[in-house]
This record gives sequence, C-alpha cells and structure tokens, in this order.
Amino acid sequence: MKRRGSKDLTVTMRDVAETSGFSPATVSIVLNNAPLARYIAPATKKRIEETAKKLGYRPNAMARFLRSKRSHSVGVMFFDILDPFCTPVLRGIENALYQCSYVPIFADAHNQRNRFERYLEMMLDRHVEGLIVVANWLFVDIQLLADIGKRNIPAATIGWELPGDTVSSVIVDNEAGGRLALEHLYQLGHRKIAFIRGPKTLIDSAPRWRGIQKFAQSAGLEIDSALVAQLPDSFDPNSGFEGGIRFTDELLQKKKRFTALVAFDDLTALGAIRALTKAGVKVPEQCSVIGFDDVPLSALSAPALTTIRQPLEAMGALAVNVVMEGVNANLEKRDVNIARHKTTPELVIRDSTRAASLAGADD
Amino acid sequence: MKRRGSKDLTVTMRDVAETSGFSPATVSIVLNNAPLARYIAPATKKRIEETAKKLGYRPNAMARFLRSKRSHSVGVMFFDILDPFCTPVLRGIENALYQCSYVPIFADAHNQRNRFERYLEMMLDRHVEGLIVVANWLFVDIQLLADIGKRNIPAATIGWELPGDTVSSVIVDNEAGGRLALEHLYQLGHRKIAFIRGPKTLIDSAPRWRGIQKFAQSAGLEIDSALVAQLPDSFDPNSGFEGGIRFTDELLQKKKRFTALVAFDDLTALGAIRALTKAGVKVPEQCSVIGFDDVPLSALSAPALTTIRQPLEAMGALAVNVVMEGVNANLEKRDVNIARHKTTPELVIRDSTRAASLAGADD
DNA sequence: TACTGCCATTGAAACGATTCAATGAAGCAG
DNA sequence: CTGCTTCATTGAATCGTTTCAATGGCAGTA
Repeated sequence: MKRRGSKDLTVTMRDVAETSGFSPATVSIVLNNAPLARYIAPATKKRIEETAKKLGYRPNAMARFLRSKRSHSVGVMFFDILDPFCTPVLRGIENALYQCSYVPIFADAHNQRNRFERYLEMMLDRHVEGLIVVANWLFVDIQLLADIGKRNIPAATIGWELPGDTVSSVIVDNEAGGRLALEHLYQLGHRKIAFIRGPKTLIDSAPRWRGIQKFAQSAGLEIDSALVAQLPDSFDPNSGFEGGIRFTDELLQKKKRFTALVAFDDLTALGAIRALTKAGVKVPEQCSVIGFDDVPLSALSAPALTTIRQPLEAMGALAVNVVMEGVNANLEKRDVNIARHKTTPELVIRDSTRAASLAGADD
Repeated sequence: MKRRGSKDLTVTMRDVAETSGFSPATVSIVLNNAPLARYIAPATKKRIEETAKKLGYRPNAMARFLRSKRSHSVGVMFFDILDPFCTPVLRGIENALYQCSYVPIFADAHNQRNRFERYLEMMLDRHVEGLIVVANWLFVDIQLLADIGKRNIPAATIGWELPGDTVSSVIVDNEAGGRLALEHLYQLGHRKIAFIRGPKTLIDSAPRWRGIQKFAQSAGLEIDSALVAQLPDSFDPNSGFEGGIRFTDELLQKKKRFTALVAFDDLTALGAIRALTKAGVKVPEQCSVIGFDDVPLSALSAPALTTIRQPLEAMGALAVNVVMEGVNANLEKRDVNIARHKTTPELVIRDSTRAASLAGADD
C-alpha cells in the first residue's frame, strides 16, 4: 500500500502521474518545461497540466531543492535593522528578489560579531544561493570573505566595500556627496561653516570629508578647524543623534560664529538642529543645516531636512542584480566577475537650509 | 565509484560514517541526540562527534527538511515595511526567532493583495512551520484564514485581529491607549481639545476613539464635534503625515480655539505639529500634541513627541512565542489553541505636551 | 530487410538525511 | 543449554523531486 492515507492532503507528483496516466518523469519534465519537454506531445502536456491544476498540485520545495541543489533563496543580512538607513534598502532588496521569485532569508546581526557568524552559518546550512550584507558600520573582516569565497556563493555588500576580489559592493559616491553638500551651502552664500565629521572607523567618513575638502579648496573656502568636530565610534544607530546634539553644543560654546553646519548624516543633522533650536538659534533663519543619506524620517522632521540623498532602494535592487548575475554565472559555469558599483548621490533641498544673506543678525 | 570527486568539498553524513567506521544511521542518531542515542556507547558517540567536527561536517538542511518535514523557518509577512511601525516589530520577531534557531522568511506585501497571496503561496511551498503577519491596515479576508487553517500552520497577526478561531493575534489595548492619551492632556489642564481620528477601515481607529470618549464622559469633558477630524482611508504609510497637516490646517481655519490635539498616530501628530508651527502656533507652548505608537522617529522629532507607546518589539516576540507554541503543539499532537493577546500601552511624556495653565494667550 | 535517426516516454538512480524494524552479542534466570 | 531482556548498531525504506540513459515505435533511406 502506497498512499490512500485518507488524511494526507498533500498531493504529490506521483499522484499527478497516476491520475494523468503518465510517469513521474514525464510529469516533472512537463511541469518544469525542462529541455526534454520539446519532445513531449502537446496533448500529453495539456493533460498533465490540467490534472496538476485539478488536483491542486504544488511541488515540494524541499525535495526539489535537495535534488536540484538550488534553494531559490538569498540571505539578507543587516548589521542593525534599527538604523533607519536600512529600511529603504530592505525594501529595494525585497522587491528585486520578488521579481525573480527568490525569497529573502532575513538576518539582523545586532552589530554583534558572533551573531553575524551564527547567521552566516545558518544561511550556508540552508544553501542560500546568494548573500547580501547591508553594513554601514565597518566591522567584519576576512572571515566572511573566506567562508563565502570558498563555497563561491555570490555575495554583495551595500554601503561598504571589502578588499579583495570575491565580494561585490554597492556604495554611494561619498566624495561626490560631500562635495555636493558643501557646494550647496557655498552657493547659498555661507562662508562660516561648521562640520561634524563621521566616526573614524566608519568607511564613509573619510571620502565624504575628502569631497568637502576638495570643494573648499577649489572654491577658495577656508575650513576653520575650530569649527570641525568628529563623532566617536559607536554601534548604537542613534548615537549620531546624540552626537549631533553634543558636538553642536560644544561648537556653540566656543562662541565661534557659523551660519551653516554640515552634518555627517541625517541623524547627526537632526541632533544638531535640536541643539541649535534649544540654544535659541533658529534653523534655517540663523543657521542652515544639511545632512546626508535622506533616511525616511528626514522628510518628516521639523524643519524638513535638506540632505544628500543616497538612492537606497535602488542600491538594494542593484545588489540583488549583482548577486543574481553571479548565481546565473555559476549556473552556466561561466566565470563570476565581481562588480563594484558607486551610485550617484543627489542633493535634496528642503527647509533646513537657506541663503546666508537672509540669515538674521548672528551670534 | 561513489565519491572521490576530488573537487566536491561538501562533506556528507556518509563521509562521517565511513571515516568514523560506523553506519550513517548511527551517525544520525548521535549527531541529533535522537531517542535511540541512549543506547549508543559513549566511546562511539565521542568518536563520531570528533570525526564530524574534524571533517567539518554540516548537515544538509534540505535533506533533513525533506525527511523530517520540518523547515525550521517561519514566514514573516509585512503589509508595508516602510511603515515605521514595522521596524521595531521586525526586530522583536527576528530576535525571538533567533533564540529558537528559526529563520525568518521575509515578505512585504506592499499593501497589495495579489502580492500578499503570492508570498503566501511561496511560503506554503516552502513549508514554513509558522506564519506571522504584521498588518496595521485591514485588508485581507477569509482567504488567508482558509489557506492557513486547512494546513494547520500556526499563525499569528500583529496589530490586527481576525475573526474566527484559527489565527492568534497580538494587539495593543487601543481603548486603554485612547483613554491614556486624553487623560494626560486633561490632567495638564486642557479642556479645549481637538482630535484627528483614524481612518474608518483601520481596525485601531474605533477602539482608540472609544477610549477617548469613555474618558471624556467619566471626566465630564465635552468633545466639541467641530474639533474632530477624521483621516481618510489610504494605503500610503505616510498618508498620516499629510493628513495631519491637512486636517490641522482645516481645524485652524475654523478659528475655533483649542489648546491641545490628540492625533491618531505619531505620523499624524508630526503632521499636525508641522501645520501648527507653520501657522505660527508654538508646540507645546500654545498647543500640546500627543501621538500614538511611539515609532522610532518620535523620539527624534522636534519637539520630541509625547505619545502612547505600543511595546512593538515585545509584541513581535510575543507573536513568535505564540506561533512556536503552536508548532510544538502540532509536533506533540496536542491540540493547538489560539491566543489573543492584548498588550498594555504606556504614556511616554516628551516635549510636545505642556500644562494648559502655562499655555500662552490664545487665538 | 536492415539500419539509422527521431520522437515520446519512462525506469531507476540519485540528492542527503531520518527512522523503524531487525540483528547480533551479552548477561542472566531457570 | 534454552529462552528472555537489554544493549549497541545497522540495513534498508522513505521523503518528493530531477535527470540520465534506455526503450520501443515509427518513418525514411539504402
């Protein structure tokens, strides 16, 4: 006795085969439209497809994966999903994967190395076909590279680059962004400008600052080092906000005049605005503030934040494309060549910046 | 010829068996600590475990799932991940699943019914052991219930209740929250209070309003219907913000005096604040505003938002517990009884509310 | 008639685990 | 010495597919 276990309501491929009068092999070939399907008689195809539909047959993904060694899933690892940076990226990834009928296996490392490794293991065990790592904080070393590279699973990082040639990456052109930010303020007539630089270990910090410096130089603008602060390293995604408050306070206490402030990112900018407002400095009337990233809440803050936009959703989608390209290359035994994408940042003007000439009497 | 395919670096259970000198059966029993492991000699166990480790054996999840019919994964479906409500919930779910070594399969319906159904199908195909649906917008009907109920996959909804007795739910006590909000303003001395109610189709709207009404009645407070607005139905998660602006504008145009405003949720509150500020009404000096949810950005807004907090992260974790309870019940052939949790909201006082007596001269 | 090639279909071997019934070896009572 | 337990291990079936090589029928060519 094979089936007939009355209560078992899962209909298997064998069921379809038996009811349609063909063999499981034929059913498989037809339903997957495998190469051999060229030879199958149209009538047969039709009968099989109909019975499959009639019985409500759904292939068992696990059996299929086991045999074909394709899991149709991609690991998606975040370093800290609470960082507002991540949500649009997640959306972009999810959407792109959905287009390919791939499923995301979601993981959040909570900025903890062991958690990251544990998840990595779980994903490898599940034979994800690709891996996407969203990391704004520099953190992981060569180990990831080794694990992933060896099993040649196509991988891509977002917001972060890895040395070596085994992992693709999608990042924004931070230098261009830094330039854009300062250029905007400069064109508004600001000359006394304060800066809050990013944490040293954060990979974005240096290029953004470089962009700023380069523009300053080319415009003949002098950067007053007394007006430059730097955020400390931290894993708390809200630390930028606190830092923005703290360093703006310090800046204000120096009694050095400035009419504009470039913040490392949006959260920092929001903190800066909070501090300025509390100190009685009106934004943007008395001081312009510009952020970086354009995280979702920046449009909602008061005043709405002028910022340098990263195309976060598009970056998520791009990473998926890169990974899927790798998957297909593997499949067709082609060589996988990794990609390094640098997306273009965009100035988004809202209400936190204003022309310097209109800025009220200062101090 | 069996193995020795030189390049195949996956080590299988058979490899462990051969190298350790025992049979695959024994290896399986030892490595899973199956019931029969009681009878296995300690020396054998040790040898097997050691060779497994030495060879770097990792069980093939798919083979395991196929045979054992357990996927160790849970579907996690959001109606719109861009809603800031979702992020902390996701974190809570992820964290709780991680504790059980379960993996979340992430899906985002984008508020689209067909997308929801498609994802549901994908999850069923993958034999997720449980399902969690995070929905703030009422949307899906009996179909979900049928699909899930029939295959008796334990399911739980967050932020939303389903009729019937097949799906568990975790929601906040909206009525208590509504009461809390109004009570706070009342105790601050506010008597002329405006309200922006939630969209009709949204399940939270009615109970929150009921809580408000009940408190008003018990306190002898009169609700001026001219000061009550209602958000329209919409799927855009940011519509609350726009709505907050629009209806506050309308309220202001009526020239009816009010010293406080209860917004349906935080985004609405932020919109209201934006509109008030633009109209020259200072928050909280001239008008207090209270929100609902305590989404992450509420702490960062200017002024920081006083709100009714939903324990979002805890709710996510709770849903996981409920589902895992169901999974275990199924496993032990026990009856699965669904749960309906109602969590307690909490007043979070920040900077957007202030005592009415201190409110400046009005109009 | 025999050989070749194409068409349509299928048998059976994987894929890598889990699990149950079976086996053999001891230990012990009668 | 036989029969019964308990202990330690294993053979073989199974989960539901995919896929390769094989099969037999049929038409066309020599």
